[in-house]
Amino acid sequence: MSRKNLLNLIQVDADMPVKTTASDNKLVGQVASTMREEKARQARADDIERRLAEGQAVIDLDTALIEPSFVRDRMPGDINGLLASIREQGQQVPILVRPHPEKSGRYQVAFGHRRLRAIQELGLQVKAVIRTLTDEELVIAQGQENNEREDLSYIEKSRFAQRLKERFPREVITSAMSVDKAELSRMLSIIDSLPSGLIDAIGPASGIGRRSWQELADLVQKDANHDPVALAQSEEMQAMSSQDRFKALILALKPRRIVRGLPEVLSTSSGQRLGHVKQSKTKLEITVDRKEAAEFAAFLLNDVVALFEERRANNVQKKEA
DNA sequence: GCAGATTTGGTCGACCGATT
DNA sequence: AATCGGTCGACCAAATCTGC
Repeated sequence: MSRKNLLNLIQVDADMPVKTTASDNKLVGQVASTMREEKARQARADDIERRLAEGQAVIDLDTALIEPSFVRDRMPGDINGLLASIREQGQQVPILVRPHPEKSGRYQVAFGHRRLRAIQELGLQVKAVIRTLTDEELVIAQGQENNEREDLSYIEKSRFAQRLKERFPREVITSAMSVDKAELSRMLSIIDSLPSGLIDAIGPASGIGRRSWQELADLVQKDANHDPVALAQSEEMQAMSSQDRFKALILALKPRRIVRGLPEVLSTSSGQRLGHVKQSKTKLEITVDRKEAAEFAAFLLNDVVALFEERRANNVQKKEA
């Protein structure tokens, strides 16, 4: 985009004679107001051009002029921390934008989407660096920022890779994301084998890596008895953190198997973890996690003897009958 | 059939939380 | 503090796929 086209200005001759009816007065007022606005915009545009020419990298931009990157990377998340930080200390790090390739006078974010969102909410002007970038350079900048921050979860990175795949060859994606071709292949395969709605329902699941997502993908493909999307969307699971929801889902989909001597996770049908069961030839050990099920632990402790006696009494009655 | 691209299976060291 | 087990990302190599 030519910076000459930064703003499309309406040329109005201020000396043009005008009639002075009431409605026309209103119109004149509107035109004058528009002219003032346009002059102000022209002044801002000139200022931007001047500062760019002077090599001043960081400028203040109206957030309304900025659009997100054409490739989304992050799932919607909490920006309260960022909001508080910007409110207290101002915007410390500028965002990177490029002139919008199709819309004159507008910009597109290469990185800094969360900062932009926070600043929009605060109603402030955003500090930005403007660079002319090709599509490839934009996604590489976006990918490099994500890697530096290291706070995109595995599944967010995988989805970012999948979105890049729609437009770019693999070498661009591996370069943008700093992953090797094997890793990229696995990321794409995992995204392809999981229903999109399931990933949305689980959320970013930070701390959950490739092996765990691969395990989930395998379970989802093998399991015809459960609806994993409905499970993940259940009220009980939605009350959990994204990471816990992921773990609960794995537990719910895993086939139950009682193997002697090996601990078995004790969980509810929806996947809530209660504790462990351990069996051997001579004994059965049930461990209840008090953090997860304090009331159930207290119930067991109080009533297990009564349960045993009740059971024994029932068996005696059956034998006598 | 061949070469290059992609997928898959496996290993490695680093890291983290739980346990001793 | 030391140890252990589980999980992570990164990497390598072999198998498989794809286009010519």
